[in-house]
Amino acid sequence: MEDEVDRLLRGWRRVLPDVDVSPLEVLSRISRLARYLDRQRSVIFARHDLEIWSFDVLSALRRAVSPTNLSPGQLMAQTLVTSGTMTNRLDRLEERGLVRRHQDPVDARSVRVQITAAGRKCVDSALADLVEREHAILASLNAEDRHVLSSLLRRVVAPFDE
Amino acid sequence: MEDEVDRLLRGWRRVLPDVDVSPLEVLSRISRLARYLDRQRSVIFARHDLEIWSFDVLSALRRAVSPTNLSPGQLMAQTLVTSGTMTNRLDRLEERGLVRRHQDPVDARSVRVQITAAGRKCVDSALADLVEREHAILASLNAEDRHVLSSLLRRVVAPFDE
DNA sequence: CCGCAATCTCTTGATGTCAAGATATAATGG
DNA sequence: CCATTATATCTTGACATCAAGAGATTGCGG
Repeated sequence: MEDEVDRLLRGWRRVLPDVDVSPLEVLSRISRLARYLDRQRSVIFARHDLEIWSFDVLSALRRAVSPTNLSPGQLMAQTLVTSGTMTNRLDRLEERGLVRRHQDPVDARSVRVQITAAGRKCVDSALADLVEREHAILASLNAEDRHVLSSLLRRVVAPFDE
Repeated sequence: MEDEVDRLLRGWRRVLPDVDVSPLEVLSRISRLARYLDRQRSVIFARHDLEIWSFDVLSALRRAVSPTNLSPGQLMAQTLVTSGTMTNRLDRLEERGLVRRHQDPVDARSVRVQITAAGRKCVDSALADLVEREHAILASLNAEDRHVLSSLLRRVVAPFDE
């Protein structure tokens, strides 16, 4: 079976035969697959009135150990966005009543973001829908394939996660 | 070794133990890695005065069989963007003298986009730099690991590529 | 040969994101 | 105790992207 990346590599090897493009064998597939996954997620989340970015924020809050223990800065670190972006996201989520901002009791510079009951309900149903769809995407791989795949990916990702 | 996705899954399993989040084991790593790769590419391409999107367009043209045989529509299909985006991209690349637009000789609705000598030089040096960096990113995997990884990825991606 | 749907590119308006800077508070060192 | 540096969030301006639609051309069916 041949995919777009096979065609892409054949193209490069024809016009630039001296360049070793083999890393693209792995990394172009990663990028392309991520793009397709984003599209799938957009469709799934739209059914719950969420965007990818709102799910990202709500799910980080949902997983937090303490229900009111995440600051905008911690959310920035987890979601890999800048401060301006996070301010904008929290403004919109707060307007919709999915999160609330409180003053931090010990540091007046900081803020505590809390997910509301409505936010929990929203993100929980979206997650259930998401994993069901993603399970289907991996249907062609058996349990061992999936384990091998995730282990190899972990080794590549880990250095970036520090 | 533990990465961010391991922590993420532990979080979900604590707050929602009834949901089978195992697909995220693979697919969250894909998405996170793609994000890191985009950042790496931004840095690499900046050294050649390119953005990720300009590299995408120029490399599609560079790999094209005939040097003047790609239309904006074909570029849209290869780069997965909309028509408005491609118009904008081609405008900017044309301003910088990296591509040229010609009328299609047989279809007056259509346009032929041609990469210039400057565009070729630019994209060729950026590619060499890119694959060198990406080779380093995969350094922890031996040849067989990389082959296993790319084969598994191909099986997951292929359905999306049709 | 003609009308109408399909195709191709470009335009428009809205949006999410980032980089850089502003503002306010905390912590550190003399 | 004060000055300096670091931290945390928000503001601003610019930009790439998309969705929807406009304008022009092609080609198919009658």
